Amino acid sequence: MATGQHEEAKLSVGQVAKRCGIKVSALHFYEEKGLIRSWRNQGNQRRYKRDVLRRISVIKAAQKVGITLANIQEMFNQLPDQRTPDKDDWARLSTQWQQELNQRIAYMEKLRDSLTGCIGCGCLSMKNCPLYNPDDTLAQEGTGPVILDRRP
Amino acid sequence: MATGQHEEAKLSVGQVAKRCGIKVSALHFYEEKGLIRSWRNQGNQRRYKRDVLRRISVIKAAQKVGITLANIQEMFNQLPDQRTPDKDDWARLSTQWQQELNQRIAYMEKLRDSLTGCIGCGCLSMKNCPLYNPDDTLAQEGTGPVILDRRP
DNA sequence: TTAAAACCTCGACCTAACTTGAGGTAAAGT
DNA sequence: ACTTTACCTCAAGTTAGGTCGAGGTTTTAA
Repeated sequence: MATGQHEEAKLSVGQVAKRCGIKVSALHFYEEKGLIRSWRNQGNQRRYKRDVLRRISVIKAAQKVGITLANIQEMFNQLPDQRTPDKDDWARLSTQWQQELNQRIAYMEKLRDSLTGCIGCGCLSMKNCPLYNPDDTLAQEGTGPVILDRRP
Repeated sequence: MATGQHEEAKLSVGQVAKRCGIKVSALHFYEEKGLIRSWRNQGNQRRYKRDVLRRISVIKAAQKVGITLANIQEMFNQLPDQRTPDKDDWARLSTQWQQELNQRIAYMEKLRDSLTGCIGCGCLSMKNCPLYNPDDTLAQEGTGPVILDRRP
């Protein structure tokens, strides 16, 4: 809820909501959570810069693969707060997401393959079953910093 | 909550919970939701067959990639109710999951690649941006029956 | 210039997926 | 035999991720 005139902030809540296929209330909610930012016009109505569209796209895509808003926020925190993120900002972010996504992709491939490969174990040899893995192996697998999914 | 003596049902809630790394309350909850099944001993305590371990492994793995319990249940509904699932039952289930997982993997790869590839669009050409895709493209993509993720 | 549509805030409500706690029973160890 | 640990049911509480509605203001379109 920053005040002051930002020339680039021209999109209304309704416009953004419609273009992104979400409800206005979700925009309020994301703002409250610090995931997006808005400026106000003379009449106290929210106005967004275009980069909000990308942020929301990322939020939606990430949620679809089970990444929480808290994790998304952590990632977004690496974007500049005072200016609109540029090419390089998104590029840096992208690098980190790629690692996380690669891990998740690997996990899903394991799940997929395990469902087939595991057949025949009859749940009798749980030690050998790649699916039966009580603790999150992803946490141990990565060598680089794991940023997302830090749930206890 | 079936009654009667099933020779194979030998695991207690505590044992299952410990082996799976979840709480007893979660087992109660899954049972209530119809995701797992138990038998009772003389003293009304739950006893599980070993296949519950596989079910829980699948539940946990699926949840980790953002699949809801309702969806998992739909999938499990295709397993036999009256007998312990065998090789072929799990194989059939596996085939369906593979399609779903392949789609989700494809989606995540798209997200990953888009984060990089999209850089430079500056959120100005949203029509061309593969990330900016308000409606679930997965729904349209698949030719076969899509079972999971039927959220409106 | 006025009526409708869009926006504002704020508090209550909603679903999913569980957890916690109270009050009581069963099983296991010593 | 007894005491601790595990288990039972059922109701209520919790967190995430929003939605809904009331009561009031601003923008837009006729």
